[in-house]
Amino acid sequence: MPELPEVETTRRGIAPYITGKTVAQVVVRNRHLRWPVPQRLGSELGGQLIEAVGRRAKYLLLATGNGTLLLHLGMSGSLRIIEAAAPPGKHDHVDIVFTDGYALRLTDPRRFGSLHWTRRPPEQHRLLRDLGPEPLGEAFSGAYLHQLSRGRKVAVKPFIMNSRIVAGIGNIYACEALYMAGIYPKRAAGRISRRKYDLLVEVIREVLNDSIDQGGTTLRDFVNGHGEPGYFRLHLNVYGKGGEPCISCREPIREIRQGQRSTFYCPVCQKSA
DNA sequence: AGAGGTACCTGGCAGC
DNA sequence: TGCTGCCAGGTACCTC
Repeated sequence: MPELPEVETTRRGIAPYITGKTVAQVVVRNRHLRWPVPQRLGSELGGQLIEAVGRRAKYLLLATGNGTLLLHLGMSGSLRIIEAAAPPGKHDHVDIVFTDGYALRLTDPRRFGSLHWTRRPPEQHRLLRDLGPEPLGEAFSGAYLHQLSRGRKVAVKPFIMNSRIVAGIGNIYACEALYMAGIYPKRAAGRISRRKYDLLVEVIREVLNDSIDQGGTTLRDFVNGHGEPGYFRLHLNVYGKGGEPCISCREPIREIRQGQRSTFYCPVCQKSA
């Protein structure tokens, strides 16, 4: 479920409730997430004060004086602040319980999420080490994409979804950004102009920021809320709209497969290079 | 090196 | 109603 805006919304939602709090204990009900939850997590995190809640790509980083917890929500994960005594549901796999009686609860039906502990600077962790720049950061630009793509035959959509190129562009936002930039998703990354990459970077930032802004309206759902926290009705132009008329030209939106993922695009509006 | 496929897991839905 | 098959917003890791 979570793409980058949802992860950022989650970060903003939980940060005020856990920053400066002390961990009393870690309750692991199911260790079998994407990777086994480390055995030492409880002893490493217990007694520690949460100094900051950061984010790198779609990883949330809970920094303490002893080390950093890397937390990924996978496809179906969500976090919520609950009273520690609240009875757990079937997919509530981990609680980080604080001394104030509240807990950060990880719910993840598909268990593609993960928890890692590192004592070193988190950017040195093998999961973060080789990631490309943040899409909302200054290092990400049209010039950067243009330079990295020269000579590459891979289609532009999987290119911008490659986390070594740029971190955290998921399937929905890749489809939407390519539509907004008027780029055919199957065009070779190496055959797209500098001008088009400038535009693509601009619309990627726009669509991510709009989505994060909308997420802000649902932040209250992170505390003892009902339903899914922090997710929101994003205005989508093409994603999930196969067969529906393009809002610009009325041509039916097409759905194809690229690398086992659905791609939606308008065959009329997305032609340029 | 780059490109593409596979694996992890559950739930929801369409179709029969 | 119940079964089967397919799909899902991620991404590390494998092979070619």
